[in-house]
Amino acid sequence: MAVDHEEYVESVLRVVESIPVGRVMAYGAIAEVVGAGGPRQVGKVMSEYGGGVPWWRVVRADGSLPDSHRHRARERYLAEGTPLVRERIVGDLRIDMRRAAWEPPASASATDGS
DNA sequence: GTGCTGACACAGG
DNA sequence: ACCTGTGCCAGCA
Repeated sequence: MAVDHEEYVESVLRVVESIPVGRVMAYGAIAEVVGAGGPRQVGKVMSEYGGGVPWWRVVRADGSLPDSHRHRARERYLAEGTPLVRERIVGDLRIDMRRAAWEPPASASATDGS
């Protein structure tokens, strides 16, 4: 069964909004919670509709971000107290996934048709 | 149908 | 830490 475009977008955005302050989720992790598509689909949704949600809490699996978003997200992380990896190089930014990785409770999953 | 592209993921070197 | 190649899913020319 295929998921409607709108419904898929809604699911992704809802998961992103469920990420608590100071925590982050990887694109792939979100795709799994949603239960459809893949990391790239999540990425596309974020690029088009991510303006209304805390997009800086969505990062790559290794805890890094695209150059364009890295700069803007840095201040958010400092303000939220997101666990960052010690930056060896100036300008570098990376999340400590070991501590910051988050996954919403099963009840918040897209398993229910509602 | 074929090939390229993308806010990705993972294994190698 | 860096770069490269391959796999992945969906959209579009």
